Amino acid sequence: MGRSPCCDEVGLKKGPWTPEEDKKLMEFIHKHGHESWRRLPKLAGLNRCGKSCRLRWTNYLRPDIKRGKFSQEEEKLIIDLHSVLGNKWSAMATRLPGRTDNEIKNYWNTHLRKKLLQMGIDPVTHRPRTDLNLFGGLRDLLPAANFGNLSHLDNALKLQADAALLARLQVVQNLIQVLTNSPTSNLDLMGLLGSASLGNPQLSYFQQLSRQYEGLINSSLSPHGSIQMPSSLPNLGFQNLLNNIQAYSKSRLSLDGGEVAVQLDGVSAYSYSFPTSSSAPSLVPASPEDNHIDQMQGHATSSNVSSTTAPFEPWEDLNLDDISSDFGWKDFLD
DNA sequence: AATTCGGGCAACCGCCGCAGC
DNA sequence: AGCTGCGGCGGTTGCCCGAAT
Repeated sequence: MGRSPCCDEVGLKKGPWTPEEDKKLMEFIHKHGHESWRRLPKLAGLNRCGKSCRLRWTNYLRPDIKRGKFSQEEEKLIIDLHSVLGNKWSAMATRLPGRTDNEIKNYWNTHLRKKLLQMGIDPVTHRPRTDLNLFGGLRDLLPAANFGNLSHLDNALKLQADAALLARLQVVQNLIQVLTNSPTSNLDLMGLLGSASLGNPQLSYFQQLSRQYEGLINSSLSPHGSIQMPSSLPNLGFQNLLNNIQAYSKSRLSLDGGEVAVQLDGVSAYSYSFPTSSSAPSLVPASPEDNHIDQMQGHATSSNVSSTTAPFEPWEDLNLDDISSDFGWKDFLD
């Protein structure tokens, strides 16, 4: 079945090329070109298979190959191209003069892939990671706040509070990511959003998920029960949650229209109307007299203009100092 | 100074698509 | 239509070298 591999011939050399072999190959190609890689090795006096010669030429000896580190521009271009083309290294190479597909592939696998992972971006989908392994980092982070590891109680308390806050931020971030990036996940988001209320019993899975995370955080922070947690969430964090719910619901409902209402503490905070795919969604504050809702409405209204299509960037403007919202964590989770 | 370990990268391998017969 | 030859592609391997122990 099929043909035999070109390198099946016994006695052909493999492995790294010597300077002498390089010289022979270059001289031959400069004189005669490379019409037939199959015949080239014999004609050039090389004990290699044609494939090996071609690879050596295209990946190393070609005169137009650029050497040295990838520039920031090249790096960005590779990431952009990868988000569109996927692992089409040769197609990417045509857009990067002087770079070979092999070089780009290696650079992606050894540098860029890791870089994206460290930034919390899935290198395959180029979207924020939704897998719960993100919480693995939490396990490493939180034990540092344990009393036993520190001599100064004040520092320990501060660290622990910071860790708790960080932990909450990560929980919210991941919930947002689940909401915004997993339309095919176990979460019945269509049902969730279609039911037009965040205080709806259909949120049970969401709540269950949240409790699991809270349990993880509590057990990580204190082996003897739950700790005193700050009662507020960063305002921008929650505002971003709203933005993303809005953007997500818009993307899911814009085709046939619909309405999404958001309730806080049992009080209707917002409703988003998407009558048709062509008309712009409207944002209506349900209880403008409420202070924290007023505050959030300001953010949400401004973002409403910009929240058009995915991908979302929920944390790009997160300000850790802005912890002014009196929206309760427990209320959010429960 | 010797050894181990891990990252980076060149090269290989296997498969695919296309063209010619 | 099926076979063969070939170039090309993407995944993987394994060597080399520098850092860490």
